[in-house]
Amino acid sequence: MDEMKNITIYDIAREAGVSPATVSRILTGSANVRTEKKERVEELIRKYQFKPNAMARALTDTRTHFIGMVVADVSNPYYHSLFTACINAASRLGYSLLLFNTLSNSRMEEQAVTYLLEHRVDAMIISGGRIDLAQQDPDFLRLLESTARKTPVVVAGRSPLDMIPGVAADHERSMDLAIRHLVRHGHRKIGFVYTGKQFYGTREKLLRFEADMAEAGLEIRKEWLIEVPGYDMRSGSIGADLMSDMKELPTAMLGINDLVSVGFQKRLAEHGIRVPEDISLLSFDDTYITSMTTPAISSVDYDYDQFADTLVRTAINLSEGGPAVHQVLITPHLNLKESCRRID
Amino acid sequence: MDEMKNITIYDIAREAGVSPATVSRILTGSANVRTEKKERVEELIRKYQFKPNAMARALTDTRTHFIGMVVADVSNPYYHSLFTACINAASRLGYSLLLFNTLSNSRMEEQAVTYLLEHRVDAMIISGGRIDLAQQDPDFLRLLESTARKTPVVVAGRSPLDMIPGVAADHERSMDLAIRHLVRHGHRKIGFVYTGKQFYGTREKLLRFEADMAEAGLEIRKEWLIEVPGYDMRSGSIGADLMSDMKELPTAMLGINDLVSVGFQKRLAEHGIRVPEDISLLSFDDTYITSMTTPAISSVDYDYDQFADTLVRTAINLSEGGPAVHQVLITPHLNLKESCRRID
DNA sequence: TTGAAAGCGCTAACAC
DNA sequence: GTGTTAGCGCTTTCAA
Repeated sequence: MDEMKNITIYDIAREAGVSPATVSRILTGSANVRTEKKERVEELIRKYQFKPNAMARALTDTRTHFIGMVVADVSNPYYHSLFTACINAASRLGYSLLLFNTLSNSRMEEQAVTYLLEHRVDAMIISGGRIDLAQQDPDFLRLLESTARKTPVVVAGRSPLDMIPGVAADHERSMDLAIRHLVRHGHRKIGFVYTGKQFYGTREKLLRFEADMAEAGLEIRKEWLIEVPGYDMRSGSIGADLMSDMKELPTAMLGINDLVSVGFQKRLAEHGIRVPEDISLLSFDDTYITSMTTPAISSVDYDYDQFADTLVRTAINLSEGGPAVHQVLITPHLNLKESCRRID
Repeated sequence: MDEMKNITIYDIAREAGVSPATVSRILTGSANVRTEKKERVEELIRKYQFKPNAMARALTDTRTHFIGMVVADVSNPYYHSLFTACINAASRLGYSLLLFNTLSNSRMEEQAVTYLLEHRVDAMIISGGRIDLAQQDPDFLRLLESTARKTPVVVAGRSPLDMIPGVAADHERSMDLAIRHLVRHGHRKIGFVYTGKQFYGTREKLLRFEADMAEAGLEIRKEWLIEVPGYDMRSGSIGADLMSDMKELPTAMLGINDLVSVGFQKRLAEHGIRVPEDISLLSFDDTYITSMTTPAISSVDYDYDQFADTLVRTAINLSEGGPAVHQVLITPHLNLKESCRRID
């Protein structure tokens, strides 16, 4: 398979009777070359299907056109939506993505960062994991800082450091949208199934939930504030089980993310509680899974293409020495489907 | 951010009072170095957080520890499950994955392959797109052949070329499992909503469907063989709309993949046709979305971790000059959930 | 055990 | 326009 040595610009140059530099010029288009020679060289490139060695190029260029992406859980629909959009955005801009899955494990986070540093990525994007902690981990902060000193880092979330830009979903406006919609549709008994109090996203949502409810003159019933163990479907089920014992149900529930909401709704049905007839459900993230259930789940959407585009452009700008924004917020909007109804 | 020049082994060597070669030896562990010097160097590496330039390394090593993966549609749950598992498998083996999304577009397939060739990946894995055509595209075949001559290629599917190993789901056994299960549970009226006749996976399933039905002594009703335009949810809906007009319904339907099945089931419900009470539904691929619906959809599963592991190991073996298997089949099994019932 | 030096494949500065 | 040459940052002989 590999028995024949890799062909180089020297081989091409020799056979074309020109210098390697000329071949290089043709390859990069960095200078004019006489048409006749150019054609001769291009002919040979085609003949041998010659592909210039990107590693050798990167060695002089100092730009690799790699963007590293460190993600907490690639199998989670939220991260999946985000990095899929990032791959596409990067590809449009001539970059490719090196994707790492840390499973929120600190060892793997460090390994990923080390790997990306060694590979001299032009920038890296970090999404999920310790970065999202409300109370920053000092070890992680050190890692982040020493990394950012060498390579531009962009956070998909809240930036924990002045030197690092963050591009984050606007959790407060998200909550505003959700509560406002429910209130407008007559809901006064609203609950929230949530998890991840240690993460700032949840914390912001919880605080804003309280504020929004107060502003609407609504009472928050402790019982309807359901904390579950994780961000997965199973946790949603657990939340639903808790609901089935209640004397009085809220008329609407918020779900911290789509997986939880899906699990919640599914189990609710098993308890004979119908969405939206008995209870309305509103979720956050609006990933593709919300349209798979019956009823389809209304959810607060972050335009993932725009989100990713901002992320990738910020990363590239920074790597080109561009100005550093500190924090960008992605404006959410409500994607209404079938899981909410009007209360009369 | 980048104002200070990247530190190299020369800097380390100078400051430690040793030669660059010695630093290299310590980095790679390729030869013994006196403990005292070793410690001095390691101290400096830590001090400067020195990370050796992987590009420079790759230039001599000839091994990059990159595996390229060319995927038809990263946002599709099937490919998503597969490449997620590949990322994990590769990472366990010390490799990282360069992921490309072609959207089944031939231009992008070529670009991806070119990119991976330029980056001297140790091997590449191709999944979906023209590779899956029943009637091979000669252009693509040429691309594949000239690629495989330079870099090991593994196909996640059926190998179209002797020199290329394929690791594929066993579609025939999958169909056997599905039909056998349904027949055992009393079904005699079985339909199939499918798409992608131009792909060998569908073709194999269709042929086997006929064979299995014949073997069970069952008649295939043309009306229940529903061809839809694509592999997405919308196509599933279209299939369901067709069902709603039928005088007689089958007692069980097969769905070509999970997205189609989910869309099919969802629209069926809207037509007042209940799964599994009115009709049983069995799908192929068993991705995570089958457990999100109510009822959860029974589906033929390919152990994605094993699938990916085989794929990645085959790729690595090949890149190390190991023996080339030609075609491996992944054994399916049936993951029963809630969408099938027994007919009495 | 260690250092000097060549080389990996390319680009870019400099001359012509 | 085009060739020569000197790197880019490592690894790996080859000597010592």
